[in-house]
Formats: sequence, structure tokens, C-alpha cells
Amino acid sequence: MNKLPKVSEDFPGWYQAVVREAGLAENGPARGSQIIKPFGWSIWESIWRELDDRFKATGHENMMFPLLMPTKLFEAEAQHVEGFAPEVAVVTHGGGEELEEPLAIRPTSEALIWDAYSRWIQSYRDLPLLYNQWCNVLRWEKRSRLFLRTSEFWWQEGHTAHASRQEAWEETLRMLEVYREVIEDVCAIPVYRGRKSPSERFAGADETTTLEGMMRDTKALQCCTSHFLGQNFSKAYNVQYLNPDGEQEYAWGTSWGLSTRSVGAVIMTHGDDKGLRLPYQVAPTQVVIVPIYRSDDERSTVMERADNVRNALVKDGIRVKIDDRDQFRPGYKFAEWELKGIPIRIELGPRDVGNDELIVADRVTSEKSAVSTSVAVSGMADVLKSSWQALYDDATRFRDSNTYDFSTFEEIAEGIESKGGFWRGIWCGDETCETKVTEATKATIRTVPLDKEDPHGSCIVCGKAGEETAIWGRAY
RNA sequence: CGGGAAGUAGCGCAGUUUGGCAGCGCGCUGCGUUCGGGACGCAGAGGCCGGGGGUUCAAGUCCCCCCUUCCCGACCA
Repeated sequence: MNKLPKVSEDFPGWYQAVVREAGLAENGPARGSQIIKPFGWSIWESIWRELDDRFKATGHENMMFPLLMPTKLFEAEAQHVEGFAPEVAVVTHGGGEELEEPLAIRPTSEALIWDAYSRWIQSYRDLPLLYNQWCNVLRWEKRSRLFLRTSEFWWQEGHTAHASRQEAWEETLRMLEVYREVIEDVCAIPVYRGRKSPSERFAGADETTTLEGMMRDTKALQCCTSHFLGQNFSKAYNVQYLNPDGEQEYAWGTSWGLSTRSVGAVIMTHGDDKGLRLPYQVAPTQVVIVPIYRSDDERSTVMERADNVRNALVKDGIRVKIDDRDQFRPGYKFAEWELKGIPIRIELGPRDVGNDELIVADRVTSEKSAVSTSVAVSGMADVLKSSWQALYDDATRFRDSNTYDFSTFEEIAEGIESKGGFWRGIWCGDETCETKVTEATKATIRTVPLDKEDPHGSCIVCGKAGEETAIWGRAY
């Protein structure tokens, strides 16, 4: 293992090193592609499971749509095409011959899905349609970064159709709340929840809602999006249903997605100079036992105890690993598991067996203490929870201390440059003012509140009456 | 796609200026000693020098084309 650059000195270098050294992912042979290794994929699988359970609990079903679609199909919704066209890869050859009709590789599946919905939806009785799929998509990105922006990535995309505006908007918010639970309550990433300004909206949506987290370099990362599509796609793909009064109506839509980028968010929100720090819910291993011994006698004594401890913890549903590799000494293993961010390490040597104790080391707080075996085992679930809490508190403190309220254009222009972070100020809602700030600071509006509320003040750019309070920041 | 840097063993790099035996550190394999915070000794294995063309007696090194990665931009649901 090589030493990592420091978080505070070279964050991009730290990120790349930790992704590689912890065995999360690497670049694939084709431009912008990525190989996600088992340790990284396991984190994603946990996020997947947490989300999938909640999708099912809120009445959604999974399905599978194809990777390819005729380019014509993709082109039906004008805004959508305009937004995505530059990123779409097109298959022109197959079976050694040029195709009569080129096929687009999905950058997202609204087109495919609304085309199908036009056949699936006839009556108000068919609604709502609450479907989701787990899949990969491809977007021809100019510049890629492992997990954060790669040409191919995995995600889930939910696509629902409803009989009313109200119902679709409620669905948009319901799924945003599901995301909030997983991002905050599971991944321990505190977020600002809100809407996007019109310029940052999903191409084809009437409203885009999002969760914005702050990474360790104070830059913003959009963790997910939940879109209110209005009737844009139902009109483009002719999805009409007959209402109880016998009238044809266009369906109302939502779509929502969360991708493997969330793994990047976990890395960049919690990581420190020693490596990853993982919330226990997504940690591939939650507790690692490092046995310590010299002689064969000691080895068998220690390993027997280690097995017992593991079995007891596994019974409580905890993911435990005994690091019984003989070629590494304990100190090396400590460093490696810290790099990988495993929440709790148990050190177990002959002395501890004699004392009927375990040394319990917390990755988040770096605290290490001797605890009697039975207490350590019975209390492990709580220890994991408090480790999670410490992570969440730490991230919240960091974000709050890097979030500033401002009231003049000069303040943000100077402040973003010198301090980074999030800047909260009043905005008139005019794109001209938004652009002016962005051009001066490279910061964009990350969110405005879900519910418009009068900020009781004037726009920090033009001085006209404020519409809402916007949070600005430089983003990934 | 623009500006900059780079690609040589799994990782980090030297060698390229001035063409002439493919190197170093870590890691890896074997044996031994070690083992409570990144151990040590000895012996080994491992290379189409990113790819393709060219110049030359001779190319990691010079020339041309291409690919990939990183940083800064542009772009980015």
C-alpha cells in the first residue's frame, strides 16, 4: 500500500489514490469507462438494497427495458433531445453491416418507457404506473472521474405515470424523501433538499428536485434527482387515458434516479487522511477481527476465541471478517482496514483471551478501548450506530461551518474564491442574475427551497424584490 | 473539444537531453526469522518501454499518426 496524499493538500489526488488503494474501482480500457471492483460494488449493492426495499414499500415494481432504441424514438421530446443529444452514443453497425436504422444507447430511458406507456395506459384504471429499473446507461462525457462521472454508470431509474398533477407532484416528493432517507439516514451524508433553478433542470422536466451534499473539499455534489415531468412526455409519446367522465387526458409523469455516483459521495463526504470511513450500513465488512499471536499455541487459542466472537456477532446480523492472513503483521492490517474504512476493528491477542476482553477500535473516532467480551459482543450493534452518528455529526459540522449567509454580490464573489463552501442568499428568480453570479464565481445555484417562501429581502444581484433563497456553490 | 502534463514490471518512478545490454523502490513467489500500529534476511519471478507507421547498422530514446489517463477550462439529467 502506498501513502495517500492529504485531504487538505491534494483532494483530487487523495480521491484517486483512495479509490485505487482501497480496491474500489479502476478505469476500463475504453475512454471514460470504469471497472467497479468487488469492494466498491458491495457498497453500491448495499445502497441498492436500501433503496429497493423502500421502493417496494412505497408500491413500486421493478422491470427491465432494453439498452438500445431507434434514434427516432429518442427524438420525440424536443427539450429532452436538446439536452441529451450531445451525450448519446449511437450504434451504426451490427452483424458486420451498416444498420438501416441507427440505434441509440440509452442515456436514460424516458423515451423507451413512455413509448411503452402509450400502449400500456388506456384508462384511468390503469393508473398509477409505479415502475423502476436497475440498469446501466451510457453518456458520452467529455471528462470522466471514477464514480462521479463516467460514460457508463449504474443506477436505478423510476418512471411513474399518474392521473393528476397533484398525484405526480406528491410522487416526486415521496421519492425525494426516500432518497433523503438513504443518503442521510444510511449514508450519513447531510444534504440540502430543494428544487433546481430552471436552468439546471432535467431536460424535459417541469421541475427537478434534488439533494445536495458537501464534499470534503467544500464542493457540492448532487446526490440524486427526482423529476416532475408534467405532461411533457405523455404529450410527446401520446400517452392518453380515458377518465371516468369519458374524456381523453394526458398522463402526468415523474422520473427519479440515483446512481453509483453515490459511492463517490460516501467516499468524498467521510474520507480522511487515513482513507475511507464507511457508514456501517454500506460497509462490506462492518467488524473486522485482527487476531494477534506468536506461537502455534497462541494462534489456536486466539483463533478459537475469534471464531466464537464472529459467530456471536453474525447471529446478530453483523457482517464480520476475521483477517487470518499470515503474511501480514497486525500493524499492517490495522492500516489496511482503516484505509478501507471498516467501522469497527477488534484486536484480539493472547492477553485479551486471558482477560476475557476485546480491544475495540472505532474507525471514525479513532478511539480504542478494552471491553469485556460479552459486553463487546452484545453491545456491537449500538457501537456501530454510534459510529454512524459520529460520522453524520462530523459531516454536518463540516457542512454547516462551510455554509455562509450573504447579502451582497461582492461578498459571494470574494467569499467563494477564498473560502469555497455553500453560500445562501436571496434571489429574484431571474436567470440573468443567476448567470451573472455563475460567470463571476463558477458557482451555480445548487437548490432553492421546495416550497417557495418569501425571503423578505431583495435580490443580491439586481436589488429587486427577492423570490426565494438560493444556495450557491461550486459543484462536481 | 481547447490549454497543460503524462503513459517504461501490479503500484510509484529513473533512463529519452547526446540512439548502443531494460533499471530502482515498494509489492509479488519460495525458505527462514518475526508478529500488540505499515517487520527483516537470503534466493527468485515478473517487460511488445500505450498502439501503429517511419528514419537508422541499431529506437524506450528521433519523426508522423492514433489511443488512454491526470490537472485547468468548455460541456454535463
